[in-house]
Amino acid sequence: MESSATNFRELCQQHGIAVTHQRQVLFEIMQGMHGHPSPEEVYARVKKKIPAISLATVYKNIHLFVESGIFREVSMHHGTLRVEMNSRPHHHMVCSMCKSISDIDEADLGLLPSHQKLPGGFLVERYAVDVIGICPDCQAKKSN
Amino acid sequence: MESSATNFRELCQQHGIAVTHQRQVLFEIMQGMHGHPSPEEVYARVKKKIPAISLATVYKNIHLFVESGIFREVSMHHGTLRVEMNSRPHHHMVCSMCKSISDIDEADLGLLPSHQKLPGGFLVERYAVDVIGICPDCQAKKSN
DNA sequence: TAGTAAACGATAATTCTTATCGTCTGTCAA
DNA sequence: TTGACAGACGATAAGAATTATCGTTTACTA
Ligand SMILES: [Mn+2]
Ligand SMILES: [Mn+2]
Ligand SMILES: [Zn+2]
Ligand SMILES: [Zn+2]
Repeated sequence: MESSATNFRELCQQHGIAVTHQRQVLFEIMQGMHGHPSPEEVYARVKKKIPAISLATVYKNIHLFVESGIFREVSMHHGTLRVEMNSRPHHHMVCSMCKSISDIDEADLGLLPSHQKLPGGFLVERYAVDVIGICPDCQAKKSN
Repeated sequence: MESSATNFRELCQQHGIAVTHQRQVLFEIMQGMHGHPSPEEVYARVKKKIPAISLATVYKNIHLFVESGIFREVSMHHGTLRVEMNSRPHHHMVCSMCKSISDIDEADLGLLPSHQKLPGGFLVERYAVDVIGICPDCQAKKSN
């Protein structure tokens, strides 16, 4: 099949990035993975195909793919430890541009059905909702 | 006022931890903070009261407070970068014991009202729901 | 008030991620 | 096709966040 190769080439053209061997192998291997792999896990797999590849290249390309919208990262806020100081039931609005996090009261969001058990047998304690979007500040900046 | 001091003493007794000066000042300062402070931000404030305090002590006590349920961390998965490999609309079940993350289809979760704009003017792009609870494996381990 | 477990401060170590830099390669126009 | 050049690569140093180590001090209990 060369359909995926052709697709990747087109994908790169759409996003204005060069089609390199490393980038293509990385993309194909990532497409074949499941779950929520870390850069190290991706690196381990790619090294089997390209033993000389650098971990830095893996990081750089994962970021590139995420910025291009080809892949998505699991959490918008995987950075540093943050402590929650709002003891009221609330959720979070996360700006996809500036990454700012602000609170929104549970009541202001139209509530979730609070199942006790989900399919699979997972026992629910609570819901934590990230509303991802554009904060007012970034909306203003964008419309310039 | 010594009411808060008394309360903190009781709180410590409930959780079986010693009442130290550092721990008490840390607690009181954290209670007075808003938003989602980082350990460094907490450290900066506590140092004004206890200049000799160590950053390690701040970290150790924040973790202690979180384990005891006195405070909560903003994100269950703030650790390392993870890439999402499931392109279907879905959310996540996060186990509060083993921290494992598994997917749950949007349809299997009773959907959210998809407002376009929230109070405050935040423009919604999508929702990311963490269902926090106990995974089947940990339920089995717990009931021993 | 003494004995002991826990907590503290200083700081080394670890982990994850990004920056730097010299070399190499893909793109594009001639 | 063939250069010129921007961009990508690999190696590795640097940086940021967090945790571990360890000798000293402190809080709890009897
Ligand atoms: Mn919050
Ligand atoms: Mn997922
Ligand atoms: Zn913003
Ligand atoms: Zn679990």
